[in-house]
Amino acid sequence: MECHNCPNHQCLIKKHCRQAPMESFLVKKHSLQCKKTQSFILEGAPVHGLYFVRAGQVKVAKTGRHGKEQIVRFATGGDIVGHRGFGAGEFYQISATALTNTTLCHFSSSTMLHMLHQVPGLTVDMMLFYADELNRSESKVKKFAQMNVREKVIDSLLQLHRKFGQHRGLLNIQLSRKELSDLAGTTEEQVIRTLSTLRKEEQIRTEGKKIGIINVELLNKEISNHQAVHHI
DNA sequence: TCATTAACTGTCG
DNA sequence: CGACAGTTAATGA
Repeated sequence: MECHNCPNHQCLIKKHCRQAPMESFLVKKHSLQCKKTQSFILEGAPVHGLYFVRAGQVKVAKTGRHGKEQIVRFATGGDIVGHRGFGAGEFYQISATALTNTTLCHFSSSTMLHMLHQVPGLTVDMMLFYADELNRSESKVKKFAQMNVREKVIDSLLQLHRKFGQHRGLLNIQLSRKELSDLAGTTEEQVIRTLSTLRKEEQIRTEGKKIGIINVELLNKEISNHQAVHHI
């Protein structure tokens, strides 16, 4: 899999692949296929490098001490997975699982470090990426503190809509109710009940696992309204 | 056809 | 709101 004809133009490796020093590193890239539900990073496992998603959908999750899973973020074409591990810690703090059949590009930690030493543009872009990730997780903490279950579910649906979009009125991602609760930070039953109410209110529609948001602006409005109320 | 999994509902603390 | 139990529907070996 050559970087030069990769469709993911926002991928940081692709963006800098024309730099002279990159040639020697790109040959060390490994491509691998992951089938749906397959995990390629296990929480607590020794760090073995950095992944870039070439095609497919990936969920990044973390398990709490009570066995509760929390979905941290999603990754699709061009996104980075496993970036918290290399250099600093010895073990991954997260797990990464393919939600669809997925093609991954892998670099070992040492290759990444050599790359960062020799390609300043890549280093800067990586740093900006880390800063953005930090911002996201900080605002995530704030949300969790003040939102009730209904708001968490709605917020999660809107997040999926922003990241994956909708085709024919249905979200372009399939999650089980359990996974949706892992994302929203609640239980499967609460998600099921909230989805049922939203369906009766004709805010969403469901076709088995598939969920469609009928009026994005309306749900957005409800979130901001409720958040304002909670601030007072 | 039977067994397993997922979606859903009722109820209780 | 979370947890448990129980029902129903879909899936597939």
